[in-house]
Amino acid sequence: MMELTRKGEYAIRGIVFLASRPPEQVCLLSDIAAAVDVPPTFLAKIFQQFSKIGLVKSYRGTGGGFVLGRTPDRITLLEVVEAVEGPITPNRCVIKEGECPRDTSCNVHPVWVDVQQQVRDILNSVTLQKLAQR
Amino acid sequence: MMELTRKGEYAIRGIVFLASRPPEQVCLLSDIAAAVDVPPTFLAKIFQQFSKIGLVKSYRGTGGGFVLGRTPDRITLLEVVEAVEGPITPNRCVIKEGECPRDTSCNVHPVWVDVQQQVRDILNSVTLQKLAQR
DNA sequence: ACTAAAAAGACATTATAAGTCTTTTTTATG
DNA sequence: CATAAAAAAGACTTATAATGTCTTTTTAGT
Repeated sequence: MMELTRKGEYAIRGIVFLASRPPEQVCLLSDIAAAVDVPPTFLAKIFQQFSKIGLVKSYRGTGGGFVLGRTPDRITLLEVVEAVEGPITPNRCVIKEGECPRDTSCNVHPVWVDVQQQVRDILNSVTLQKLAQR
Repeated sequence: MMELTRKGEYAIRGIVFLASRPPEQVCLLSDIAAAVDVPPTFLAKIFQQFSKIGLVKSYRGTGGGFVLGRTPDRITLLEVVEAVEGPITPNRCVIKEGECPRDTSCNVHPVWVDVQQQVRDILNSVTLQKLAQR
């Protein structure tokens, strides 16, 4: 359980690759896809999501492609993962206060809150810079 | 992401309810299902899994039903969750050493190992006794 | 104008989750 | 021993989400 989807795995591979390139070099999606062994059309969707929230910058047309939206030391694994997988929610009940009817009486709830917190903390402490270094 | 399935949620509800009952009281599956608001046929499957690994003991025939397989202070949330959801694996690559080809070169791998460890630790520290108390 | 690229949207396929139904086995009891 | 009550087992269905493709549109450089 608690498994990252392939989309998430691909997303990480793709953006880590981008982070490992020289800073201002514009990369073709097709090149990234080939390098990290991901279906190009699928990776395109992923990078569109990245682009919308500024994790990457995209340039269209001839000579276009992608570069990181920020320096790799200022992008965390948490951001990358949540960008494509949505928020870390070990259980539905942690999404919003008072969501589940069992609510106050439920002793399990705080456990999920704890899990969520820990996982977020770990992923948030890892930057693309760290992941891109060899 | 990292979300418990409904099956997992049902599993917890069911066995926590059982843990909240007087120790030697045999409970009907139908009663448990009604109490925790889960489709009885679905809960039956879940309790069959519990039974196989000894988390609960089942009695068939007239007067049959379920009781906990051990005292509630010796059953952890981790066991319950893994019983129905399988092992906690934030990513495929943590399942077995040398599984993924990127392996040694992959800087992300240790992060998943860390996540797995932390989540398991949290769930393992919570007993049914704690969850069943009001 | 033409070409190269990403963006957008619709679509197709596959896998997993969620749930049901029927039959079989076990066991207590009249 | 016959019956009824219960769980076990297996086959099946349906719904939802993951995974991926294809086509068209927009944008930008030459």
